[in-house]
Amino acid sequence: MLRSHLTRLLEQAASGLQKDGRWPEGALPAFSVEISDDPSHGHLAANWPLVLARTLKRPPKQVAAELMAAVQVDPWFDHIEVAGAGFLNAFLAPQACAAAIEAVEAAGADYGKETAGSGERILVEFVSANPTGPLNVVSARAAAYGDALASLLTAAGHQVWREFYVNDAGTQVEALGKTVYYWLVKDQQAAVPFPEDGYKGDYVREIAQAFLAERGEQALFGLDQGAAISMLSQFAVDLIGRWRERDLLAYGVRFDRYFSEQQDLRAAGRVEAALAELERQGVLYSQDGARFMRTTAFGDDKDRVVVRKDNTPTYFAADVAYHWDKYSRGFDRLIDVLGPDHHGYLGRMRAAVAATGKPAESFEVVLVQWIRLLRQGELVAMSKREGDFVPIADFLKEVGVDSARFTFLLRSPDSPLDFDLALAVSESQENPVYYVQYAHARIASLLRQGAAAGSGDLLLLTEPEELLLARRLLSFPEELTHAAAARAPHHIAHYAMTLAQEFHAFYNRHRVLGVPEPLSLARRRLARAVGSVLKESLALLGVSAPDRM
RNA sequence: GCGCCUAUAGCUCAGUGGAUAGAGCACUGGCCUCCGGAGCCAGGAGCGCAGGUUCGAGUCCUGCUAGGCGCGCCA
Repeated sequence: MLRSHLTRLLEQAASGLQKDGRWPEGALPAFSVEISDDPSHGHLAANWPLVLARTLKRPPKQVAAELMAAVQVDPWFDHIEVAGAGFLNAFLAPQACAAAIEAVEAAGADYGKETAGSGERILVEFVSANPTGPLNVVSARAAAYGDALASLLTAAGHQVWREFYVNDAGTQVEALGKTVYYWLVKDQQAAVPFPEDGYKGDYVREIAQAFLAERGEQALFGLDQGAAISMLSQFAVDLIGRWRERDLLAYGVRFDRYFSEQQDLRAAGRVEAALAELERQGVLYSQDGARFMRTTAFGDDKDRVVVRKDNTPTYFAADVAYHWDKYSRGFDRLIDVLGPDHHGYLGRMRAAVAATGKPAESFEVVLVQWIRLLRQGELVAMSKREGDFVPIADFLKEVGVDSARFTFLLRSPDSPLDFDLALAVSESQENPVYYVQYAHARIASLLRQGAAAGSGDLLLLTEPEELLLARRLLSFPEELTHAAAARAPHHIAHYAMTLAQEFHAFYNRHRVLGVPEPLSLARRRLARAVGSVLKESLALLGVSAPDRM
């Protein structure tokens, strides 16, 4: 909205020069408009003369002068000057401030958003941790990221579906069932040794106790060990699923669907169907008694087993079926948010997508790096199997939802993150999220005082700090679009920090109340607009914007 | 050995090929008889190493070093 405004203005000038025959016809190279960080460089800086110099075979400064001579007067800009090696620095006028406030007032909480339905149908799969224990704090980062990404994509006009894939089939779940069985029969004649691949966390005993409470000991009567374990596995998975849903809701994450590998894929015959389709395509072959998919034909670095020697389908086979199922539900684009341990898995998944004939770009994977959890500088082990991990519920109790989400979303998903629990708790009052929330609360407090009568005169907003706020507000729509396209919610977190900072600076230097009414009203409208965009930004991140703190 | 991610201030991290590289925390010094001091202003200190592309490189390319993760008929 803001940068494109300047882009258009300059392009019109260039097009005029081309029409007059002073510049050659044809497409001109693209250029960038940036928000200046040095006030002496204006509010915006364009580098077109630098880029054009080569095309036009003239020095950048001369190109700039020619361009400037042709540029039309625009109410948003006080003036535009040539600076440095050939930058164009644009300085905003009060008109722009008025335009910013009116734009935010007109759109409200939808400011900068695309209208729903104009984009793609996108399925975002995230968290999707094995259902063998309570959600680990490690999942908290992925949950915050996936949820915020989904919100961002919605704001960018896409139809977004949040999905959690429950891997409730396979050996890990069986190992969990065995462990529950161990606890149930521990003190009986039928006692078995602790399973070799068993889960050591205390929560497994809780599951055993819950089973006794809900089903009673008699539920196991007459079952052989295998059947009992199978029943216990199912019980455990269901219970853990309920724990997780509860924890995620407390964290502000609501999935549109928990997709069960066992029920929605295997029992529904989707895995066999997918395998049959692969057979039909002739991409399977037998070797060493197993059935392989020729994923190397689609760029993978080796072929992958889809049906084991014992005739059971692999996790990969189920995942092929799962992704095909997603496409069959009409989604244009699939985004998988995975942990970094899955990157070795990408090649075969891309192959699976290629086998559907879907365009390769329609399947995206975001690898969210681990957080390394420390406690007073000591690394906290994170093994679910060893039972040594921090459940998300405990973590949130210590750190708080807003603080946790904001901390995670301030970082790029690519960046490994060290998170010191002791530090996080002791400094929770110093968390950057409070800086942003404080700005919002401050604005709310301002607006509670002194009822506004009339609309004031927005053109009275001429102070440097007011123009900086106008610039920031006007750049929000582009910020949002960019963050969505880059799959980068952390840009929004940084934007909110910057907007809050610029508001605090304004507030400290200028009075909103107690100045002549037309100016006071105008400043209140500016403050309200800032508060509105702060709240919208925080909402995209799943963070609250309190009126009082 | 191969692949992916990472390396920026004392710490945790931003930085769509642009000008003098930023923020929070920590540290130092200032700032409301008045709208919320959870704030503002000022200060010190940094792009792992070596080449290359470019008018211009923290950003792109190559090599190296260090850390994380992966390379299973586990999921």
